[in-house]
Amino acid sequence: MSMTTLWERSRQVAVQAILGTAVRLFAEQGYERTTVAQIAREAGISQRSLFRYFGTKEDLVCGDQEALGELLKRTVEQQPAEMSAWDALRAGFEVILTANHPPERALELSRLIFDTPSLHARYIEKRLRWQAELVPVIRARLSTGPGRPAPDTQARAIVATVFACIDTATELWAGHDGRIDLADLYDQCLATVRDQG
Amino acid sequence: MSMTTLWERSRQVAVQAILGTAVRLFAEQGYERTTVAQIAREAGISQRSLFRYFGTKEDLVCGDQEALGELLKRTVEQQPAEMSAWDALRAGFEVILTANHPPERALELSRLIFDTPSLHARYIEKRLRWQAELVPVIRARLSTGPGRPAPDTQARAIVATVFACIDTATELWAGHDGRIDLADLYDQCLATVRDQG
DNA sequence: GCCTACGTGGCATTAACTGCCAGGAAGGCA
DNA sequence: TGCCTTCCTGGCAGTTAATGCCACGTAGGC
Repeated sequence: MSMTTLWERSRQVAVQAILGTAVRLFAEQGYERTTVAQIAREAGISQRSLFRYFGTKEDLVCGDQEALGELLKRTVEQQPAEMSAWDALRAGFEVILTANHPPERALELSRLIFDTPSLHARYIEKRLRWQAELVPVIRARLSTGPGRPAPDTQARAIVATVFACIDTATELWAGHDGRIDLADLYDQCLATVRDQG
Repeated sequence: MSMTTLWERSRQVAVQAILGTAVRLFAEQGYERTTVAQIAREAGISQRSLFRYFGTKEDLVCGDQEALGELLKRTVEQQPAEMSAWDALRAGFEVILTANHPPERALELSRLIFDTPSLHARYIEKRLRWQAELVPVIRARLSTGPGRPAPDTQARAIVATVFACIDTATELWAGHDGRIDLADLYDQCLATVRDQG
């Protein structure tokens, strides 16, 4: 193994240790009342190094969203070409669900995000970046025709709506303490929106 | 006139002066590169007072969203009872459009918001609060029936989708420098989402 | 045993905020 | 007119997140 791999490994260990400390402290005393200095102290590293691992305090909670965004985009791209935009996005959502944290951890994180305005904002910001990256992917799956809006408009509207439903479903799911299946909630949201009447 | 009114009046003058200075500086040199100290200096007040008028730097850009949220809620409530949830929300959106800033100012603000990730996120977060307030209003307009999702789920999904379309339309509108009608864009977004196929 | 690359900690600094306190202007009242 | 209350304002110090800089240590290649 090259030294790069060794460094990578110890880096992963450090990341997980910091993450565990941070989430524990956030759960114990709340996000706002926990300082970065405290996390660094209890994790046994300097504050300066903590900011090298996680660029911001908010990344301690929603940092691994980046990887999920990449996964989502790749999954949607790889769906069969004849699949509709809606179904391709639905398949991507499904993959993210299974690739996510263990459910009880995900529940804790979701509650933290929805209850903390600054975290919620940061989470939305990351989500917006996924949306922008998905628009060109979705544009390729649109049924064109006269009298339809511009493809860019269609793609943006569809992606934005899907994320709105994901967000709504996640919030409901967290509010019900995870007792209702998240995928079911998503399907209910989308059915409500797409059904006429 | 009581003294409260006098104070209210001079307060409004101060607010408008600060706002003008801030927006000008943001447009000239960007949001991130403009410090609160500079805005206060050019507006002729202390930094401390600026933070009393606007709780945060972000409120300088999307602070008056609060008032619009109230207006939106009242408008939707006052629509005739037989009007569908979608149409009632559409009517509310229409009213906000006419009550908004002069179009050129609104365009400038929209560009600033959509070009600055942190602002965009904060803007959406404020909007999420409107959403929460609209959900009970919308729930009263749902066509109930067996095999349908819970009313709360339906209402949340509809409201979230409408806001997603408003957001998408506004972004497209700002991207086209306001040359395309915002209401038309909104209708196109919603038609794309609601049409089957 | 050097040399380079890279991770780390300490230090100083910036920028957004917040708490505290002193002072000043507006209006009520004797 | 003079006093008192009320509210707004500015200055000052302090906290917290975040960044740049530099010096130190360590792991691997020659």
